[in-house]
Amino acid sequence: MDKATKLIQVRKEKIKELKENGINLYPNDFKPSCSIKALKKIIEEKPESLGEKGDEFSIAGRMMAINKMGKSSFIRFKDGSDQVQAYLQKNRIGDETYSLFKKLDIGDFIGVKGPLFQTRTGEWTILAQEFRLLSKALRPLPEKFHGIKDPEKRYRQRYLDLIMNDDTKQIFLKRSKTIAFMRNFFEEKGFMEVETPMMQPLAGGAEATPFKTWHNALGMELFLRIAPELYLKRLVVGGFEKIFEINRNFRNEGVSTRHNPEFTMVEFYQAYADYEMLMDLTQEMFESIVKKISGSTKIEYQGDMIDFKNGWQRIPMIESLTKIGGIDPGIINDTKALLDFAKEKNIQITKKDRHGKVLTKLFDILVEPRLIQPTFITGYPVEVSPLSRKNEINPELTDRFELFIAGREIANGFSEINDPEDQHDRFLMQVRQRDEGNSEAHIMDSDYVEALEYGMPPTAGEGIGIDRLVMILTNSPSIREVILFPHMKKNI
RNA sequence: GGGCCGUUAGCUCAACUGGUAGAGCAACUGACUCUUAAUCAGUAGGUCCCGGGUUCGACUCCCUGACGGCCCA
Repeated sequence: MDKATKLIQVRKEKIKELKENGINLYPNDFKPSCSIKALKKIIEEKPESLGEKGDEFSIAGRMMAINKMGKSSFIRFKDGSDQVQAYLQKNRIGDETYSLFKKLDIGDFIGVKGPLFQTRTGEWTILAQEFRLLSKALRPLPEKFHGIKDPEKRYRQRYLDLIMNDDTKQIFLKRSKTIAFMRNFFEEKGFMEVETPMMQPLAGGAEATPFKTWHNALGMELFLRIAPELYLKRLVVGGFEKIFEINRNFRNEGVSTRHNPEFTMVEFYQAYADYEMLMDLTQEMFESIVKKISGSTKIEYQGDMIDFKNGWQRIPMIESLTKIGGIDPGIINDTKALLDFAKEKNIQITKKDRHGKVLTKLFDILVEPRLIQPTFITGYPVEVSPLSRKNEINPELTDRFELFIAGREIANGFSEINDPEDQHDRFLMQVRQRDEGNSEAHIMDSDYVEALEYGMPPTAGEGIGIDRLVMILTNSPSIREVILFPHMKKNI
């Protein structure tokens, strides 16, 4: 089971020896005077205060490299902010401390105290007057130059990936910042953050298979949510007019470079708004986030230069099918002709799919991958939009949009149905689809319809996939690169 | 679910057509008070992913399985 036993055994023996010499391997009384990043800032801004007789600093971190040269040594170590070098001299830190140091390993946490000096090559280095062991590592770190590459190991033991690969660390820093900026944006626009159930008696609000679980005390089956939508709109009924929730959704489906069974979305709702206002809001938000993350409105993603500058294209879905998808405008309303067209193009569509579903499937294959620059597609068919308000002029379509970037769906928003009868009928349409074999079709949620019967203001709402957004912001080809612990099969 | 690829020392990777499994880093011993992937001398380290088969002989060929990656549905 433990493959590293021999190397670990050697370290255990060293540990025993250190303990016998009365060394505390895990003390907690060393307090750094500042982070390495802060130290670097001082080096940059006030080098005149430094030097062998200048200010002293207490710095802590994990040893990443050791160069022993007999009676003196250089060590490179890092904390959560940056890395720095220290110089240890036997006659400066004392014989006892120096021989303690010689027993230590790469990976151990240490603390040094002393002034700074410049080496021959000009590198500012801590001249250790004091040296402490702060925490002993039992296992060896991966190799210093190549680090850790095996994706399986990187995902399963993400801590090693984070120690060894700075790129990985940067991705998760950007992810954290993206979410912070987003939260900030909503707060500034007067939205309130809420939390709604992750465990639901009915999993609604999206077309997906849920995970099931069981509540012992209540003796009931519960589902992990596939979307927070129906609860958030209950809150709009309750009078919270601008709300958002950033949280996980769970969908019981396969994993791929774009799918993880649990993923993070922000959903937000605004009373007295319509879907067009949300498109404006989305552009504004994305542009400001991208500027803060990358310093410009442009970001390179997998070879494409994507520009988030305001003024994104808004294309009705039908128009996108004829103009981008290459479908003859003459057959766009003819389901049978479309099915023939699909067959010709080797696109699999079930015969019993209704017209709207056929259009959507053609869109997914012919248009979606070609939408590289941020693009809103509007006017989705009623059949595939059971929670979206019907368009006033063409009731076959809904006041809905999806946002596509780099050939993938990033967001989905619409003016909400607030007519309880309409909503009831739409649920019935879904139930029929379920009976026809679509196991992912929505379920009738009478409790939600009842909420609408008390009256919901005209409202628009939207969901944005955070993982996919972060993929684009960090130029990550796989969703696993932006999720700290992506799901893996059990090993061993 | 299907196709292709991968799994060898702690890590990164070699090993030709089937003939005793190798390097660098890490580790260990020794030398060295300005190193920068430090250097020099030496030592040790393997369930070649698991299980079967073919063969005088398998890391290598064949089959089954596990895990992972990419692509497709």
